Amino acid sequence: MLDIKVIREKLDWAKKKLATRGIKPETLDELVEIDQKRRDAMVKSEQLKAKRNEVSKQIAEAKRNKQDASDAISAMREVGAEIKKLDGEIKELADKQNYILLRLPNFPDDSDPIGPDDSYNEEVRKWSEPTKFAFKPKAHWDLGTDLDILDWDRAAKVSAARFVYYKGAGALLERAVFNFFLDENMKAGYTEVLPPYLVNDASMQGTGQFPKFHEDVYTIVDNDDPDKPLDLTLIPTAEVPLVNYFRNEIIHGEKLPINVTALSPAFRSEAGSAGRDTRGLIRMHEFRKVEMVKICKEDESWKELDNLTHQAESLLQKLNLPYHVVALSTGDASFTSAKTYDLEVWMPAQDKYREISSCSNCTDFQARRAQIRYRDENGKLHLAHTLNGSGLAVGRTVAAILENYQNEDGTVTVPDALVPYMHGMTKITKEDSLI
RNA sequence: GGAGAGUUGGCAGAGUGGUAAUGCACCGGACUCGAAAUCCGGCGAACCCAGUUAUCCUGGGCGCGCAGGUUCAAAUCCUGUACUCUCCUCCA
Repeated sequence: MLDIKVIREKLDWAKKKLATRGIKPETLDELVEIDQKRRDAMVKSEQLKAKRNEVSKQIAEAKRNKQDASDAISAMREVGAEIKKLDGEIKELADKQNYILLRLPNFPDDSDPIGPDDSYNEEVRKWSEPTKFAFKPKAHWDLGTDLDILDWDRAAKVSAARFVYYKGAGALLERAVFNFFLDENMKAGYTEVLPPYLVNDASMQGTGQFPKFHEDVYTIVDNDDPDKPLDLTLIPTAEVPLVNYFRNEIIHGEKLPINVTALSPAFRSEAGSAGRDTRGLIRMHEFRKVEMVKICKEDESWKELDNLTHQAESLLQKLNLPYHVVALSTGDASFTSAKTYDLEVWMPAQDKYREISSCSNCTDFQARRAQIRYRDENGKLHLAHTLNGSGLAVGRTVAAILENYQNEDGTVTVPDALVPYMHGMTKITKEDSLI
């Protein structure tokens, strides 16, 4: 959530900033107008309340002295009614203000490329070169099916489209990848956490998924009354439970920065992406992801964004997967982010780079929604800054390994870094199906 | 699933309708060569608004898990709700 004071005091600047994210300037005009009305009403209400408090003291005094106070009481009855009316107006205005405020995205950083969509993203660096093959590389979904390590048909039967079974060496590979990621993140100073996978609405609002992105997630309903949603939603990312861990808390400044990492499934309805990436591991309703979250002081988040991005990059480097880093344009970056670097891994069969991690500095945007604060060495309170990044998306990593490490005979070489995690297996070959 | 108890500053803890005690902690001062102890004073519930203004200050409002209600007035009474603890029941 943005700071209404900033919008109020730097209205033209705010309009310009948010215009690059598709927000109409009139929306902000409406917002400050509501804010002005609300504050005007507050001044009136507070003056009356001051009067009421004063007279109430006199009434109490009179009662103690067993004197009659019926005149004062009846006068206050009117004041009370007026206060009630004003407070009703204030609440209405505050609700309106919040409705708008909760739907405004974070201010983009000055360094963000300006543009409405991903075609304005800018490559900031590239690591290694796209893998070359002397033969036509197979898509990972064909490799997976041919090796009998991925089963889409059974998953569609048992669940639905966009679900998958990993089997045998495939299941082992997935497990190797996330264990490798967790170990590497731990070595880099991140504390491992196993969070809950169902969270309440306040948490979803705290990290910015709600109210805007309701249709992208799966919410649990009461079985006895399916029209009634329970206050529980399947997490679309571990970012939600990791950041909300600190919701409504004041953190000791010495504890910052806090670095946490978690493996979790991520559940996404993928509403609106019908027809896109219908095959393969790229776009699933359920996938595993290792997430990294940082909570830091307000003047340290830009340095921490670099640390976070480099940690995610180091994972790809250790797996020897070619990738590049892209700075997202103002129109493509996520709702909560001031700046986002996407890591895109090379996918040979598609002949292009695909997102495998998204590292964002959310500045104080989530902290203001979730009221995450810290106390500095002088005892003063500040909103913390929050950052999140994938480290990394597990299914997409498996897809990238299958495609980049495939051999002409249809087998897949195991990346050196994963061999210990694969119990010494160096190559995935088709075997007689065990199930 | 059933019954009961609870939720008040950083911590402990009083307050059953008249506007949040007290203790510990913290800050300042005195005493002391210095420290501890002691004494004196202060701060502190979190934020919002106004005036003034970048951080200060002054005034006001709000504030006792959360949301409503009753009342001139609510930590206190009423309703709903979340969470914690105890017991019963069930269960991996």
